[in-house]
Amino acid sequence: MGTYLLVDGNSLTYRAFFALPSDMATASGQVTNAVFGFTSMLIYVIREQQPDGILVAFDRPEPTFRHEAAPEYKAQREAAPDILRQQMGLVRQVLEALGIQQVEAIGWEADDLIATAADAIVDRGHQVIIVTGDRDSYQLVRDPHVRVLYNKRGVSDYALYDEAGIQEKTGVTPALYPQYAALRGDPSDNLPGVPGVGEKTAAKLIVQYGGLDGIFANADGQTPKLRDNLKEHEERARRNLALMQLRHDAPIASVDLDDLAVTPKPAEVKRLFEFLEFRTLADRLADVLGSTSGIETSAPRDELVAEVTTLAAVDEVVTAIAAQSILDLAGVWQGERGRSRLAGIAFVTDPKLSEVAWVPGELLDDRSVGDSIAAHPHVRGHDLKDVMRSLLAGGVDLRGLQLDTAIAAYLIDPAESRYELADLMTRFTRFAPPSDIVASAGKLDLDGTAVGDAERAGRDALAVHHVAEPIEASLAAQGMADLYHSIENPLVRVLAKMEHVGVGVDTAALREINVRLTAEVESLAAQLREVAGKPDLNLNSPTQLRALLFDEKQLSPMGVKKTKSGYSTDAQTLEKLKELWPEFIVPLLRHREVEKLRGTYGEGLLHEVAPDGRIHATFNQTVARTGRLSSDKPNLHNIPVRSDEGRVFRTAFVPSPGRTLLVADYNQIELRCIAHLANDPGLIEAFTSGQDIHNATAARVFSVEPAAVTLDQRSKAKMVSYGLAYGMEAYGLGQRLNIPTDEAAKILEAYFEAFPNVKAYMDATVQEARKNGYTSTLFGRRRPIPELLDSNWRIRQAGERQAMNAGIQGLAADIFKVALVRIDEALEAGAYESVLVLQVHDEVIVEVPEHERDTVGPLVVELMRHAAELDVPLEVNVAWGTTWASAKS
DNA sequence: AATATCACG
DNA sequence: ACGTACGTGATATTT
Repeated sequence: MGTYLLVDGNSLTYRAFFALPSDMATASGQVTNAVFGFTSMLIYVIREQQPDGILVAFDRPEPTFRHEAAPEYKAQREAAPDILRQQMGLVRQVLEALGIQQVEAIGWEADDLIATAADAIVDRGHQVIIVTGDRDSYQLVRDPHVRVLYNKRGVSDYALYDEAGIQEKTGVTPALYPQYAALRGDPSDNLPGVPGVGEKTAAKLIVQYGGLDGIFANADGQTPKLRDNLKEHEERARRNLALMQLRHDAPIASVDLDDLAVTPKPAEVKRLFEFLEFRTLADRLADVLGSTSGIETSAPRDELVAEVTTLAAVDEVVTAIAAQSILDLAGVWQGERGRSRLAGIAFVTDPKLSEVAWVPGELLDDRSVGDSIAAHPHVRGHDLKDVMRSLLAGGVDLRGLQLDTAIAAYLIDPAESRYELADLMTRFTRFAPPSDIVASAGKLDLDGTAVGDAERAGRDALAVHHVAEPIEASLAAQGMADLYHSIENPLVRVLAKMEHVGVGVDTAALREINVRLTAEVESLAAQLREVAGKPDLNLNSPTQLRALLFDEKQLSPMGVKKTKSGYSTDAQTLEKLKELWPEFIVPLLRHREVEKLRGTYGEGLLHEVAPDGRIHATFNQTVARTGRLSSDKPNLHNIPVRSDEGRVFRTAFVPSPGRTLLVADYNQIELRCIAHLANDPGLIEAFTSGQDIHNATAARVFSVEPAAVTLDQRSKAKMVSYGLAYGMEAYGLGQRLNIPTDEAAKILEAYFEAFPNVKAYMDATVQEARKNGYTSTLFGRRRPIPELLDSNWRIRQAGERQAMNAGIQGLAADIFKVALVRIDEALEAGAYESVLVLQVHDEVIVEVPEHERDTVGPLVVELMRHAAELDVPLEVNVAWGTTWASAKS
């Protein structure tokens, strides 16, 4: 007796798709989660069941006309997203390559084909195992020949049911299952049953009366509620039964069992699995099918070992660098990455032989060595901004960057949390990631063996060499080559220079602010402990504050929002509670504010001032998922400005002697991006005519003359405009405007009526993201949004807001990056002494010597205004000052 | 390591 | 009936 697997191809592919993240993709951007999951399931069941043959059945719906409404039944599956449907074809290709039979018939579902095939196989005395994630097949179970291997969840969680198993699971025998399901309905199939009848009641009734006929004949004997429900929904239940009952007469050719044997085509498998980048699956498959199958195990990954030649003389280095048409290089640091001296660099001299040259740090100080690095026109590396910055400290300006593999990897998927060279090796090459997991401070393996700087740098340089081409191909395949080469790549050096130059800090002023704030914090703290009667109260502890306010003082928590651990004590909440205990809460709010300023900015900034009296923050190019930059150590993107109190910190940011700070920022760039992207005539007109945008918006939203707009209306319109880019809803708007939700809803409605294209754009953006699995900016920057397909409604909603925001924030970021690159380029081309020192998302700060004021000011403004040509003008505000705070136009 | 809070665009 | 605005980073506290 043989064992044959009958597989429901649609059901398993569907399960696989939702079990795995949809940002799983090949280098060229093809999403593979469903086909990966399906293949993985297939291999798993082959290994577990060792079948003599397999048949995979697929649904093939009757072609329908577009205007015909899709039937309610299985409506969810009809709405399968594009990125799932795309993969159906790949699933078929996998089966084809594996030599596994497929079957389908127009107008028939996989279930019916399976039912029919199962009969044929059992007739010949063999046993059948049906593999599916659909419960419909339960009815086919028949001891001892037919069982169901039911996919419970994920790709490897199954239950094998025989008759007893079905009985135990559902409470009814397989033969009665369709009647049971008809009564109860099937939520996963969108099939409503009889209201009030769940699993328990359905099973009880079926067992008691033997089927629907018996049940409806005896409906009068039930409790009144149940009786009414049964009578009212009898027709529905009977209709359900017709849908549930599988047909055993599907038009499939007589099954030849020999044809069901798995006969893989090794060359096809190899090609397809390589295309899909199924490396581990290939190995598992070879394992399961055995060596006779001819499936190649993926070759073991090679260890990348560098053959290092240490260059000890200046001449050698210069000659060797000049000899490379492409300089693939990597550096190692003496201490903290990017913030210390380079211990040395390695570059590839012969990739075929894994030969590299090692240049010890001392030689990097040599003028001619520096010059030869600086002059090389074609440099590739990983995360080279750090190397550039380190070289700049020695007066070496590396200008020839052509590829930074970390940034390329970021463009390919900006949602990753890390972009390590080792990960890229696994993904893009046949080489193994380094086996040594190096402790961050020391340079030791896990087993304590030392890894030499030269070997490590050499191996990294080789890795760069091997990763470079495939990663460039991947960029090109996803249409991001241009974005990379014209924006991100030149930006690396611009940022390296900004970090190197840093920003001047008046430490004396900073200390003075700090002293003042410290005094106030201490006095407030003493006062608060006194009022609370608690000498040990820690005012920074939300736990202690919560206990004090809500437990001890019993302040009414009505309308107070909650965090995971209880009532919130944030400023918004305290504001609401203020009246209940003003003598404590008012100074507490003040304490919060001052403590934040002192701790984060007073203390924090002083801590980051380098020996040269300047702050050299890091500008990260591979962190923000929207394409923005981020800043850390310290974060210079959140220096206070909104309150007068906080703004004083900006007085401590100063230019070098004899220079002035030029501060230029885009005016409402995100709103302008929305106007352009949505192509909304009203919004475009408002911007083009140069009116006060919030005033113009308010006039349209509230249907009044621009001159008649009240301040209140203007501020409401402003809030809507800002919220827009984030996908804000009525509730959120109401909260922020402190008005009822329905009133906020009216305002939103009026907004979308006044600017209809904006609404259309938002909807279209979400739809496109759902279809593609990612959003794209005008410049081609992608952002995958797997949340859009999450089973959790809340997460899907969040995904929609992210999708709406990504195109807007992303476009603004793209434009700003172009501006940065062009400003730097122009300052260099004009041999100006002016230098970029800071950027804050839509604002640049340039140190300008007095004699360049009149040229550099207009230059920067012009470059920013024309960084992109949108359907609305880009406006730039300019200000000058001897401190960041005093820069006012 | 996770949570709560708050600074910025 | 849900839960409710996107994107960051620093700090202190708590687990």
